[in-house]
Amino acid sequence: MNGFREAVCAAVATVPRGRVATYRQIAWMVGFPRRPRQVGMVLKGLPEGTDLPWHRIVNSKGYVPSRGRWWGAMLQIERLRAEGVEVDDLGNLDLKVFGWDGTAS
DNA sequence: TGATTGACGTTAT
DNA sequence: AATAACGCCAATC
Repeated sequence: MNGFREAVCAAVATVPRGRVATYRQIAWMVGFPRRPRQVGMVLKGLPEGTDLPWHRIVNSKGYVPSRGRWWGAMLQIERLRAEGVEVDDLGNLDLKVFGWDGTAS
């Protein structure tokens, strides 16, 4: 069965509200530091009714990838804002502030 | 069935 | 310092 998706699911669920994590961070958590792309692929295939805060996952640049689906990115940005994360219309946020290390509260 | 792309990251130039 | 190319594994065409 698929464990990778489950692992990513658990890792994303570990991210607290008002905080964002990078793909590399998630990949490292699940034990696959060499598969940041697959993490994105899993999130891409997530259902709309998912309970996972996939919108908290951003790239190392601290910005929402969205790769063309700006509309979806906008929704994601709105969601992050609703959680207290300060994001601009470009999807850029301050990883230095909202970036979750997994060790600090 | 094989080849290409992909919510990215890292290393080299 | 910034830009370019490469690498990883899986899913999709």
